[in-house]
Amino acid sequence: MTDKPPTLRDVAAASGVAISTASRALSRPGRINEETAVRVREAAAALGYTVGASGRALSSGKTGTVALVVPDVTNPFFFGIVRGTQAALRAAGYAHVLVDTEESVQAEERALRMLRTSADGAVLAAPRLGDEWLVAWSSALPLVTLNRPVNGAGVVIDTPGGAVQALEHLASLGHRRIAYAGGPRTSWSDSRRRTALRAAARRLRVEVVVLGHYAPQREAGAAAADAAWQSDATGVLAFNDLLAFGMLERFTARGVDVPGQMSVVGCDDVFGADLVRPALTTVAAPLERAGHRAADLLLATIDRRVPGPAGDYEELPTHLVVRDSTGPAAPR
Amino acid sequence: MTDKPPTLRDVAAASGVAISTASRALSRPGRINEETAVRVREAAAALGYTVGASGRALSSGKTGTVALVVPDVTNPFFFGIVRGTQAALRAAGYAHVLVDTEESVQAEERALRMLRTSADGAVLAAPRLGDEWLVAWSSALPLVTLNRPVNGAGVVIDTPGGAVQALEHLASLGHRRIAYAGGPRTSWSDSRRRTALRAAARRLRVEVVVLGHYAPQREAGAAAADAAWQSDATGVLAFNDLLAFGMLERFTARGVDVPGQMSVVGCDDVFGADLVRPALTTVAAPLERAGHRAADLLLATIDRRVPGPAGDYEELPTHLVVRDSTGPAAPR
DNA sequence: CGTCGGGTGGCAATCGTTTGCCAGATGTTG
DNA sequence: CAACATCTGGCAAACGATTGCCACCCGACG
Repeated sequence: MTDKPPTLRDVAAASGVAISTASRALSRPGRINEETAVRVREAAAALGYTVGASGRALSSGKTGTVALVVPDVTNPFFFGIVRGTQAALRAAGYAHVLVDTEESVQAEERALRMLRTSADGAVLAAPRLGDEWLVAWSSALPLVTLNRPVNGAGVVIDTPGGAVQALEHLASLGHRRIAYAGGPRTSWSDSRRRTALRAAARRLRVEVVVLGHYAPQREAGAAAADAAWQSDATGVLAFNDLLAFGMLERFTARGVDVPGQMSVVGCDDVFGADLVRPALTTVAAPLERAGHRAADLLLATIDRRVPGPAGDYEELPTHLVVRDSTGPAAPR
Repeated sequence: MTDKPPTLRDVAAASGVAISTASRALSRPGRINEETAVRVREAAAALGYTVGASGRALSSGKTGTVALVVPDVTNPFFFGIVRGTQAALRAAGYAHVLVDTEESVQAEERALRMLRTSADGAVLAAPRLGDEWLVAWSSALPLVTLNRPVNGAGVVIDTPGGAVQALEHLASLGHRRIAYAGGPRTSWSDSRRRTALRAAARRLRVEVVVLGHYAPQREAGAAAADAAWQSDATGVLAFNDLLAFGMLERFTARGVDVPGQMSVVGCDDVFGADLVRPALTTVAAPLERAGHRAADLLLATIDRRVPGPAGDYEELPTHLVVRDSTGPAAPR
């Protein structure tokens, strides 16, 4: 075990066949006489042989590797995604490389460039690259985007639907003026939610005040909370659980009672949403499933060997998890 | 961009030199006339050339890839680790493959076997494999373990030290009988903490009751909390923040006031420790730094090209973060 | 003027695997 | 028995990059 890993040549020699035969015995069931195949497989097992990825990649073009590209590994939103892709890829026997672009467009492009030669495809979670680039890249490398359809393809989590559910929830609790603390300007999902909320507001005869663009982070919560309070709303939908966490902290610091004086709804149901006090009512997003589906979709297009940016569109439903941060509207 | 990625041959042809020259121009600075090198580099840039990982790996033996092997990606403990290794590897230009063994020894071994041919080394976070196997494997593949030294090498987080700090903290608050809700039997770190706590207890003239082996998960918290309450202790150290979260929930459910009737200290300071209410006093572990150091150590041994299981031992200090879950001892 | 030596750049082997093609063996059928 | 199909297994050519070795061109030095 100390020396070099055994190669196909070693296996072939040990079982008295040619390299080509050994190769086929291991990866082309039926092509070789079963008796011979067994001999080869036994030799391989005895030697502890594993097919070398680079050799295989070089000659077959398939690397057996898929990358997950995320803008920020520390964001708990991506934990679930990682787990999902991880599970799907492992089941399919693919290796999983993780790339953190740290929100940098350049890093994203650099990653794509190197993945082109070292991976069979990539799942792009919340890519920062422009649509045109994404389209262009997808003809060089099978790509599946998450939460940002490109060319009408990709996996999308229906947060707008969830946001509407949240709005209905608040409306039914008597809230008439509800704030939406929106996300980054670049977020496709955010703009979808805005339109969905506007429409739902009309239908529910409720007023929705849309508040500026906040970073989807805890630190941005203070500003968002202040703005929400200032807006005379009795309830607020946060773009994000992280943002909601920050808002909760701020409300506590300012002595605003949640849900007594202000109801707060988050989005995603990340780790921690039921830890915070009051436990956060939030739109639960099927993160793990999203990652899993994205990887499966990618694997399918890889197998299909389609050249273009084909792929499917898949929208995953969300649902509202009611906890303790929402309650009857307070008179203001 | 639609067609095959450009190869070194294309670059060489475009700049009118031989393949070997192109190769050297790109990766062997000084070996080639600067003028020629510039020409080659320009051609490479124009073509959007990136060196193919498989070709390089095959001929040079270096894959430019390092794996992080964790037993459970969803455990927030590993988020920080992932971030650390990710950062270190990216800085060094290495690709980062993530392997989740889901607590399975077989999966861990399978991973190692395939990594042997497809990675330059691996960081093993909390490996489940036995020491002998680890030693054996480390002669086949550069390995750095995290929180479990093998052959006296590895990166270790000084949680015993932190646990003692926590004990001192509680002692100074007047606690005289303190419980330790221990972790899995297989945890090396757990047994170290037990001895450290026993010694410190003598010194501090405090009684430590060690409670069974709990799974490091939230779900195990209820049992741990009940046992702690039953033990007549006024404060409890949890193996884990996750376990502490579960205990907090249980105490709340049973109407035990924290920290009024019971002080709780966690360990690791994972995401969420300051979210939970009361905010958790906990032993902060430098997770990200640990991951970073482990990766750096690994990279160093890879470069050193040492054959054996060499490597350094590095212990990272921890510190107690005092929040709201600890307070003066209650009379019982 | 002859020789040496440093600076450049090319040839070709090599890494491990896959796979198209072919040859021999064996079996089948008219 | 001939003609043919089917199985099996080997040969050798890729795949893309690196690198040891050699050849050539120069200027420099004795």
